[in-house]
Amino acid sequence: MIETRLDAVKLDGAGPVYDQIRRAIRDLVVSGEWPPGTGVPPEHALMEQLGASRMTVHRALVQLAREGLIVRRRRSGTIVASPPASHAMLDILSIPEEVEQLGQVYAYDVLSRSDGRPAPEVVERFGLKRSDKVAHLVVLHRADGMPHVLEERVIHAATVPGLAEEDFAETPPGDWLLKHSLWSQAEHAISAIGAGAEEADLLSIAIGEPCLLVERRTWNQSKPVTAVRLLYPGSRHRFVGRFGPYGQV
Amino acid sequence: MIETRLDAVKLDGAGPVYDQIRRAIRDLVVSGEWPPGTGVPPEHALMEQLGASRMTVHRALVQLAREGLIVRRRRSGTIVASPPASHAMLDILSIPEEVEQLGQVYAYDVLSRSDGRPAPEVVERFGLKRSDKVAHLVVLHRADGMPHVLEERVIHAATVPGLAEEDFAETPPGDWLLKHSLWSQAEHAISAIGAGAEEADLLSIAIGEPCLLVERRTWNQSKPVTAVRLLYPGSRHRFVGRFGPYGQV
DNA sequence: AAGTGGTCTAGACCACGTC
DNA sequence: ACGTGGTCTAGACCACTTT
Repeated sequence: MIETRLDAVKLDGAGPVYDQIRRAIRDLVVSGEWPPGTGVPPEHALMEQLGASRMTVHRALVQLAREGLIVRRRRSGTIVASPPASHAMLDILSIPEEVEQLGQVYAYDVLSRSDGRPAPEVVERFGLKRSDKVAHLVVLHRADGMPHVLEERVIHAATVPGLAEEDFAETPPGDWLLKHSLWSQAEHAISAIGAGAEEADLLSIAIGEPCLLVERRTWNQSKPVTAVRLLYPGSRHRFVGRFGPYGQV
Repeated sequence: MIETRLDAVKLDGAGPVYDQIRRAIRDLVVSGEWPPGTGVPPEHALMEQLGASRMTVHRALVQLAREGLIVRRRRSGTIVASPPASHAMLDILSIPEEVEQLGQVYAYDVLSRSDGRPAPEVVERFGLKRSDKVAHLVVLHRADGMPHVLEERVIHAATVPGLAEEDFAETPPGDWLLKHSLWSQAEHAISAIGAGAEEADLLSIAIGEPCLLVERRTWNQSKPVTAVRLLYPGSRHRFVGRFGPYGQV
């Protein structure tokens, strides 16, 4: 267990005390100052440090646990949670896991990679600036040897340290990024398009066959991290979600 | 304000008291026994009725408010909330509202309707039982006169009272259902398919053109309410969502 | 002015899991 | 056995809104 730094929790005097405590700890977590696994001080320690009652401290911690930022267990205490691997229907999900959950064997090939200033059509397709320095990758993911999804991705070198040294031989870029970068915001779009000639060839489908296109862009503190286009052959994929009128079921 | 029925709140002795209170009131709301606008008894009344402390009652009510089932205001008290009209990315949404939010003029045509035992291909397409009695509808929604989305829907007569008397001349079936039925669970699926001959004709697109297919089924207390297939021409539609690592932004 | 919810305290006992 | 979180109480004061 990573050691705790009790004095890092500082209140700002704005609003209810329980919310000050919640925001103080939340900020330590999302800023990365308390990485996953860090021990959050026990309630009695926070009580004394902050001069609040245990119920008030407890209320803040319960809310953080409900939000998924911390994990609480009796006796062993409270630690900072690992970021959730999945999120509702359209997620920052791991394609290897997605394939393995289908009971199929996962494999992938990095079809191309180029680093530096992106080509004009890449700039347009991902909404980049011409001056952005990125790695541009095309990756084909396979399930039981069959093409599963075609991934085209740019990764911003300025926000992802270690990018130049990584060759993605062991881990596909999406999964590598989960471990080597932080993100604070993401945007998804989903649409239907027909496969182009090159895409159809790589996916072993007919030109013009309907595909689901999932586009995802992520940022960390408003700095772009990565943008990806995932092309799923439509005949073989559905995204399913279940919920009730007041939230996810 | 609809009168309150304090004695309707009954605890079951299972689990924490605050959760018993929460579930008791939740059940009164989702069952329709306390319809939207009903006054929830004030905390002090629930305290006395249930023999719990105010903090415990408060905790239950705060959680219900956070879940959106009730609305609390000082002085004027707590009332049962109206069900949320929209839900996250893939919603029980109103197509008229969707079109009007795009700044376009909405119109629709009921292209066909048939009531009673559904045809075999309808049974299969919607996963019905052969004995289900349903209304089967095909509706074309237009934006600024242009085909916007093609809707094919079945509505279960057994769970939707008043269905036979409604001709959907004033309100499209999706919006009518929002006011005339309850639902407790829904399932969405999204996929890409090519337009068939008939669909292409109705949507004024080419046969085989990629479309987003949104399929939605809803139930109320495990009884089916409706199932719908919405076919959006892919070139003109994207579904977009934004969120952060710990939830919706 | 009065009724409602919002917050907070200082304690208590219990449940659970690790030591 | 012990340390942690989970629950609960009986009270207090405050903030807001309607009357």
